[in-house]
Amino acid sequence: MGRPRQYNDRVTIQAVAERAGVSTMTVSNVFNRKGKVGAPTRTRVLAVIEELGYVPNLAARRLTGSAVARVGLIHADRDSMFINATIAAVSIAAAEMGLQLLIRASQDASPDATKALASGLVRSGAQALLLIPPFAEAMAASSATMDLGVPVAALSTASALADITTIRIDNYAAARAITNHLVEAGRRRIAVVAGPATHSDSLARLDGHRSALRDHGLLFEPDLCIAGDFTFLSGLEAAERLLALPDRPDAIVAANDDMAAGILWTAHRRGVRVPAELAVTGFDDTLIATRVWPSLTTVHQPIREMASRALELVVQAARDPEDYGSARDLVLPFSVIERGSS
Amino acid sequence: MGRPRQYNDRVTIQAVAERAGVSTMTVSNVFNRKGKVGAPTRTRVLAVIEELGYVPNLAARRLTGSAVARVGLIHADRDSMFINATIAAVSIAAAEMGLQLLIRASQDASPDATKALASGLVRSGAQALLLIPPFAEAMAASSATMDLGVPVAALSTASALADITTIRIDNYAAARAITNHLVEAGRRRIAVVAGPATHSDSLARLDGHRSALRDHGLLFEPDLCIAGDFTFLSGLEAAERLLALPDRPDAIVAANDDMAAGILWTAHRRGVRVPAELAVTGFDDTLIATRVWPSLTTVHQPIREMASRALELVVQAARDPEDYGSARDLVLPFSVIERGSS
DNA sequence: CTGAAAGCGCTTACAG
DNA sequence: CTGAAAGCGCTTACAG
Repeated sequence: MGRPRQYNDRVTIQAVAERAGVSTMTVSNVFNRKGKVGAPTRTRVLAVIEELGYVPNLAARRLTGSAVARVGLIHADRDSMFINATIAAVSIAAAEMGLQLLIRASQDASPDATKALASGLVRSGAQALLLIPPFAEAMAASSATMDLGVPVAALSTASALADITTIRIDNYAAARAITNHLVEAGRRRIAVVAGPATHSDSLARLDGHRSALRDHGLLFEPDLCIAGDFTFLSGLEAAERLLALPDRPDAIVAANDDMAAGILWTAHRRGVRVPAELAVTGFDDTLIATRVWPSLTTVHQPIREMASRALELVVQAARDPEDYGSARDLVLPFSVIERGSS
Repeated sequence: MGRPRQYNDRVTIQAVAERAGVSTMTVSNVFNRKGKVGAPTRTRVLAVIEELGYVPNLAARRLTGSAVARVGLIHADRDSMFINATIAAVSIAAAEMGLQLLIRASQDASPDATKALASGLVRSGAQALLLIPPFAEAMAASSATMDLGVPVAALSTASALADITTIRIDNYAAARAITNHLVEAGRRRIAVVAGPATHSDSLARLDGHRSALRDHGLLFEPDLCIAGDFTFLSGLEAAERLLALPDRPDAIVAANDDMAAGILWTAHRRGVRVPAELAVTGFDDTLIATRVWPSLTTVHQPIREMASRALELVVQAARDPEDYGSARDLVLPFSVIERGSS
């Protein structure tokens, strides 16, 4: 009675062993295909497993250390739609996989601080780590990934990193695509509000933008390039400067949705009609993209999929310690979502 | 060597017990707030837990049969900042607690459909259920909660419900407070954009608003009350009507942040200065509240805390089957956050 | 090829 | 108020 009823009904490895007339570890070996079991025994045990509907208890498996239970996540302690969306996606995926997530926020993305944070997470039992910019870059710079003793994966970086599995989109190509879209729609004076230089993804987007302009024979004018910090407010302010220019841009490409929302806001305030007089584009396709007016043309990042793929890869690597070094680089497809702002 | 190295460094209940000079079960009792531990011991153990960064191994807990593994969540299949924030908060809390979450979205909130959805979740192994409006109300109406055989909790309802543990703020009081704030700031023609009538929280907010007006001897004018549906667009449209009125309101109270954002947008478009000519308030304090301009005065709901408390309560109830019937009603404090829009 | 033993980290009765 | 003992279900060395 004290014990929840589902446990009473449960078929254990003991029950299988008794009925098959073998020991529990033989059942274990059969189940895990260790191949050290004789064919007749194997057949008999499999029959009993089938008969009894045996399903191994995951909690017991984890307790022996042969299944991964805990994953750590480090993210910037900043109010960003993208970070929020990523944390949510990772949490949902982790919850679905029954993984315990240890989440740490930090403002200090120096290599040393990042390494310390990661070690703490491992000490608290994290068997694998997930990072978001700028911590992925910092971890790679500290070149201490291997010392951690657990596999590390990073979401949304600009490129592959040493000893770290990366799951990302091609930021360069995405920025090119959205800039192309604007040029093809007839825009000629295209300004850009970039993200912070510490984020590799932010730099890749700027490069992609410049490359697209170049392809179309358009100049990249320094006056039309402002560095933001990924916040709504920085977008607001950048637009204030851009729209005060004597020769106003006819489009502004923002490096994320938060800043694009700020740009839209300034445009409204100054009576600049969007998209008639000014096109605005975002990046990430976060929730805010459909909560502004007009709704935002932006690059869709498959955040949910990136999160679950990252978790799968990192859990798989954790099960196979010999494999820590073989970092992978998974590049998922993005798409340009055209909405009212362009 | 066969065992992953991270296990060597791992902080276990043993390590905590040794360092604190107590037995492991005392640590266990402290951690689980059994209240059978003396204050000095308790303090000492807590300090060591903090110092070592101890996180209990969930697999071990589950193996003893004292931990719940699966919880189901039912929410409306609608794009809402509040729903998103709630799902994220529940997922994060679930992931931290190592709970496996089964999430179901539905458009049909009839009592029958809700009951069917809940049963399906239980059949899939959910040992407890979490609901959000309007499903909590629907479940209570079906009066089939007890048949489910698992404890049920609801977030953000207007009041307590039969057989369902509720975790909420006092929506009535919160709406009164924010309306009071506007009156005290000198506003006299206060309009309201309400939420859907199927949501009990929405109704409570409307009542609170009216009550505050009454207290101050202000009329509740039907012309100044528009029913929205909690979406950005409905806020946009409601404001269009309100601001076209010959005798324009000097404040608009919205029943959530999405609608308030829409109202701000319309005000901007029509050149109505906020807050000089028009004050606008939201409800929930979701991410959008700081991504509009001016930022939104709103009611802060402690969504993260509500989510983790709900999960704790429901998991606790699931551990104690005798206790299913004793639904609780947990009312957490809210706060009015004053920002630029009022 | 197969098994007896120990242990993973925690909690639950049960003693003192 | 605190602790010694047993056990949850499984796997991993280690023997035979």
